[in-house]
Amino acid sequence: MPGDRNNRSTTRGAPLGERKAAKPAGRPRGRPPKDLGAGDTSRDKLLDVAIDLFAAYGYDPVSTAAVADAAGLTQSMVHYHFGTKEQLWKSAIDRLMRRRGRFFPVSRLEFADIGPVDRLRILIRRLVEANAAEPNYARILMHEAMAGTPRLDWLMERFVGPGFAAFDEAVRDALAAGLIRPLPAHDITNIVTSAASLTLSIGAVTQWVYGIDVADEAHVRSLSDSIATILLNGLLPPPQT
Amino acid sequence: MPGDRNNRSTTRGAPLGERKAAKPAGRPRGRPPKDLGAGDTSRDKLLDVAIDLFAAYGYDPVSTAAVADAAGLTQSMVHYHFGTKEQLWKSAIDRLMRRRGRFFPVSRLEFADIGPVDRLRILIRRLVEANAAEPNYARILMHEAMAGTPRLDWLMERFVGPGFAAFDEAVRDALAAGLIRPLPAHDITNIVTSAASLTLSIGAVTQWVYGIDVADEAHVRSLSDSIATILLNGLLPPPQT
DNA sequence: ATTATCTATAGATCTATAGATAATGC
DNA sequence: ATTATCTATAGATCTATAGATAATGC
Repeated sequence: MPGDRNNRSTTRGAPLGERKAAKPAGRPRGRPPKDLGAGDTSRDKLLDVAIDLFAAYGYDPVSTAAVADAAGLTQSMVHYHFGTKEQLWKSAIDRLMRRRGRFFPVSRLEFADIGPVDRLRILIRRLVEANAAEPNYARILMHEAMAGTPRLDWLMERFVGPGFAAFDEAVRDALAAGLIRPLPAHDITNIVTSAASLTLSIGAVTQWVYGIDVADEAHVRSLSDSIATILLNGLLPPPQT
Repeated sequence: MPGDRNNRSTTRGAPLGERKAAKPAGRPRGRPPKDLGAGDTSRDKLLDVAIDLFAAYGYDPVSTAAVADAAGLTQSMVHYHFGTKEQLWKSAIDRLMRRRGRFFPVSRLEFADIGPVDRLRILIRRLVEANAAEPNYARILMHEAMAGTPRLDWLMERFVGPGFAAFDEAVRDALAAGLIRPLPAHDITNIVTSAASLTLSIGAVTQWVYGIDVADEAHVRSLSDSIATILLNGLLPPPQT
């Protein structure tokens, strides 16, 4: 989907146009016949395409017509199902985070037995994997954080705050036990999460520079290994070598 | 400026409205009297506000009226000076990069004498400082990369590609000399530049979580130190300690 | 005469709502 | 009767252009 934006060259730039195919899909007027084996409902379809579009472009430039179009429905269906565009966005995030929850469980119980450095190691691996499997979360956070929208607060309270807390706790425990270098905890958490997030969010750059698909499984493994190694042991080889 | 978007609650969401103050500034009709000691021309003023707005919101949701308004001019002045919105964007990036060039000179000559690890150390410091002084470059890159716009190519060719090349060269030299751990060069460059960029681009998150202003000079120094330490030496303390 | 500004407007969006319609479930 | 869809439309944007106007520079 990205990169198909400069049709209709003159008049209007057209932020995510309908690129209408003559008829908007031609679904008949009333309630559609029950399509057995259809799996996703129209509502879910709208949410799924909305997640991709909001992640790519942010909130404002994604029109409800573009979302409906991508889902094969008409624009008014967005308001039938969600009332407002704002509510569509929130519902899309909820769905995204439910999906992501499977990759990044923050349950503290399973960490009961292991030391803070191993906990940190596990958290780093998980964050890389979650960002690889579902890069849209970090993208949406970046959009809202850069624009400083009212939606950022909502995101921070529900999802981002608790995520940072999990890292911070492991970092502070490790610092208190003298197991890692005495640097400011917030710097450590920021550096760790940045290293594990940005590359996977802007894959187009890595594609351009190296011709590498960051979503490729082998690359994710390699990146995950490299991040864990560099953050914990550093680029420089051990002195005794 | 960020965060002032939910006025006019009902009708239209209003992506960056004019929030008109009754009269749009009331400048008289013809050519304005020469304001001696005015410093910036109207053209420069338009570019400066455009840089901030494009960095915060991306290309599409920034209207030419919002840019003109923030510069105290009328919407048509954008087209008088730049012809199209696309050209306004390109001119804004050119101005931004000229400004940033002062912080991140990529001249290879000054690197003639020093080894690849010290070169890498210097590049890391410079990138952190450049992103602190001028975070809008990374923000704009992130917007265009996430959306995969045709403008990304333009950015990559002129600015981002050469920037990566400077890091890659130092990394490859260090790898060839056996001075750093044998990890994939592209992973190293991606990790290093991510760690040095993301935190400074989404300061609103650090503000929310820690109450810290990332642009604060003391914090930039601390972050820069921490990044250099972690990336080169790792979080774990040296084994002999 | 040239330059930098404003006003006005065309044509294409954007969000949200009102109203019609056909399949479903009782 | 309820549900999920479509069509149509109001009112507010958006980009770009045409045309008026006043200060500047020759």
